[in-house]
Amino acid sequence: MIKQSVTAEDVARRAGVSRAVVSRALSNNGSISPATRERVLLVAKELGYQVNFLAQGLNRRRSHLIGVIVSRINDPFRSSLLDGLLGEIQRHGFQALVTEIRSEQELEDTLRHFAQFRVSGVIVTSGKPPEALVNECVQQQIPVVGINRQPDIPGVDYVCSDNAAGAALAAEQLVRGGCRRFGWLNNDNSTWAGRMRGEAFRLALDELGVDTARNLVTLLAPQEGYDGGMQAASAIKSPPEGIFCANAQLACGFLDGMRQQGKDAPQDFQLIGFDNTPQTAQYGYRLTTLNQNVAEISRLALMHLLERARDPLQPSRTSWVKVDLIHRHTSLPTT
Amino acid sequence: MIKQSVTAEDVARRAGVSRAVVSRALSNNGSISPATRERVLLVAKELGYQVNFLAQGLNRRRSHLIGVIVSRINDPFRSSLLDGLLGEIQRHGFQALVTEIRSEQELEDTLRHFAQFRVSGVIVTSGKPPEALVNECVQQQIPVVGINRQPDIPGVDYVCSDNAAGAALAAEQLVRGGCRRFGWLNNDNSTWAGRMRGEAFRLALDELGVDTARNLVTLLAPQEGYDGGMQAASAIKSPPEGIFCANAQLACGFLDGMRQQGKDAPQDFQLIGFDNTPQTAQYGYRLTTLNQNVAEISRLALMHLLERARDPLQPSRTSWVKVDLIHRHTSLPTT
DNA sequence: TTGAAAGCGTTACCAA
DNA sequence: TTGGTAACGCTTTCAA
Repeated sequence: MIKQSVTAEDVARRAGVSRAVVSRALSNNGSISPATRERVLLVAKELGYQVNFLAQGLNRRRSHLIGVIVSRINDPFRSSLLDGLLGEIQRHGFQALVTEIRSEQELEDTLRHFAQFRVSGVIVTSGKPPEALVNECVQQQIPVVGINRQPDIPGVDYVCSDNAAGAALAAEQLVRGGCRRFGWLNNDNSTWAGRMRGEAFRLALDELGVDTARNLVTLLAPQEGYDGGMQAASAIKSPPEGIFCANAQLACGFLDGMRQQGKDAPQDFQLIGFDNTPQTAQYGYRLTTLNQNVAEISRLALMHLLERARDPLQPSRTSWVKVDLIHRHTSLPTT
Repeated sequence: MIKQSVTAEDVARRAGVSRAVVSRALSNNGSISPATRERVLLVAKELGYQVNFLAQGLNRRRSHLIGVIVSRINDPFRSSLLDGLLGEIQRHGFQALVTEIRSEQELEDTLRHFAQFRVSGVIVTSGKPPEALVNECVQQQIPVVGINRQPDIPGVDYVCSDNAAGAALAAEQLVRGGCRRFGWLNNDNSTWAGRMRGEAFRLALDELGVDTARNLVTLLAPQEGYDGGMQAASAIKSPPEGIFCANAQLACGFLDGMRQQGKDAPQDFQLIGFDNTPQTAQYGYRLTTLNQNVAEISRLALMHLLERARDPLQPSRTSWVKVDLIHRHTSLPTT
C-alpha cells in the first residue's frame, strides 16, 4: 500500500514537533525559533512535503485562485490580454481559473463556481455580470474587477483603455492627414468599449470643426471579426477619406475587402484601427492603430484586486489606461 | 454580523434532516427517499446553498479542476488549441487551471501546484515534464496527457496530430504540382512536432522518387514566429520551387518576406504550411495549409484523462489525429 | 432510509 | 516558543 501523500503530520512526527509548528515554519506566520524552523524546513524538503491547498483554503476561507472570465480567445487582442493577465496572476503567486463563456447564462454559472472555490478575486473581460450576483461576491469578500467594461456596478473596480483619448488621437491624425469625409466602422451589437470609441470619435471630430452630421457616416458590419470587416467593405462603393475602426480584426477585414475591389490605403482612403494586434504590424497590413497597453491593464487589474482584498469596503475605482497611436502605413503623415 | 455563506448544516437544519442526507440529496450518492430528496433540494435552492468545492475536494481527495500547461498563447494556433481545450473541459463539468510557462523550471513548479490542488488531470501542451515529477503525479493517481509531445513517458497518454501523414500530403501536393527542388523551413530549436514534420517530409519525398540529398534544402529561421519566417526569406536569393513549412506563423512571415523581394506564391515558388490558423485563410495570404483538428485533439485529450482516472494502471496510449490538406492559393492545382 | 461520528489536512487560538 | 484543540465544510462508513 502506497502512502497517498505526505502531510504536515508526517513532517511533525519526523521533526519531533507538533503540526502547529510545521504550519508556522512553512507559513512564516506565528512565532517560532529560527532553529526549529530550519529543522522543520529541512525535514519537509526531505520528505517532499507540499501543502494541500484544498485544506489550506478551506481553513483560511480563501484559495490562492483567481477566476478569469474570457470569451473568444481566438481573437488576437483577447489572447494578448489573457496572456498579460496570466503573467501578472502568476507573478503574484496565484493560479488562474480560466473560463470561456459563450452566453450571459454561462457567466452566471461561472461566477458561482468561482465562489465555490473561494477564489481570491475575479477578473471579468467579457460579458456583463448581473449586479445581484456580483453583490453576492462582494458580500463574500471576493473582489471583482472588470476590464474594458462599463463601470457601473458599485463595489467593483474597473480598468479601461482610454477609448475617448484614443478616438481623439485618431480623429486628429485623420484630420491633419487631410481627410474631409469620415467613416466610423463597427459591427452590429458592439461592446460598450466599441460604442464608446464611436461616440468619442464623433465628438472629437466636432471639436476639430468637422460637420459630422454631413461628413461622418457609420459603416455597420453585419458581424464581428475579420469576416465582418470584409463584408462591410463589399457593401461600399466609394469609401470616405478617413475611416476609424472599432477594432483590429474588423480593420484588417475591411482593408482586405477594399483591396479586393482594387482600392487600398493610404492612397484611396486612410484607415486607423483600435487594438494594436501583432497582425496589424505585419508587412501585408502595416495598419495605423491605437495600442492598448495590455501589460499595464493587467498590472492595474491585479493591483485593484489586492487593494480591495485589503479593504473590501473602499469605494469603486476606475483606472483609465493611456492609449498610443502607432503610425504606420494606412494613414498619411500629418503636415 | 453577516453570515459568511450557507453551509450544508444550514440546509439540514431548515429541512429537518442531517448533514449526511443533504450531501446525499445533492450528490445523488447513497440511498435517499425521493420525497426527502425533493424537500432538501427545494430548501437548498431557497437558501441559495452552493457546495464548498474546497471542502468537497479535501474530503474526496480530488478537485473538479484540470490543470492546463500552455505557453505563448499569443500564437494563433496555440490560442485555438487552448480554446478547444477549455470548451471540452467545461463541457465535462471541470474547471481549467491554466498556467503559462516560460521555462522548464516553471513547468516543474506548475506541476507541483497542480498536485497541491488535487487536480483531476493535467494537460501539457508545452515543454517536456521531467519523468520523475510525472511519476509523482502518476503515483497520486493524477492522469497526465501530452498534446503534440514526444510520447516517451510511461503512464502518460498522448494526443498528436499525424505529422507524418501531413508531411506526406504536402510532399505529394508539391510533387504533383510540378516542383523539382524542395525546401523545408523550420526555426532553430524547434519542437519535437516540428522536427518530426521535417523528417517525414524528406521521407515522403524519397518515396516519391525525389533525390533529396540533391534537391531538398533546409531553410533555418533564426527565431520562431512571423519574424523568424521573414528573416529566413531575406536570407534567400532564389527560393526552391516547393517549400514546406513547420508552422503557419513561420509560413506567413516567409511569404511576406519573399513578397518584399518581389517574389510571390504560387508563381515564383509554392508554399505549404502546417497549422491552419485563421490568418492563413485571409485574403492577403490564402495559404495552402495542413489543418490540425483542434476539436478532435481536445476531445481525445479529455477522453484519455477520464479513462485513465477510471483505470490508472492501464498502459500508455497515443492517439494520432488525422490532418487535412486545405488547398488554397500558394500551391498549384495537381494535374 | 436515516443519523451519528470519524475523518480529509490545515490553520489559529489559547494555555502552558 | 511550543503543543493541544477546535474549527473549516464536506463525504462516507456504520449502526440503528
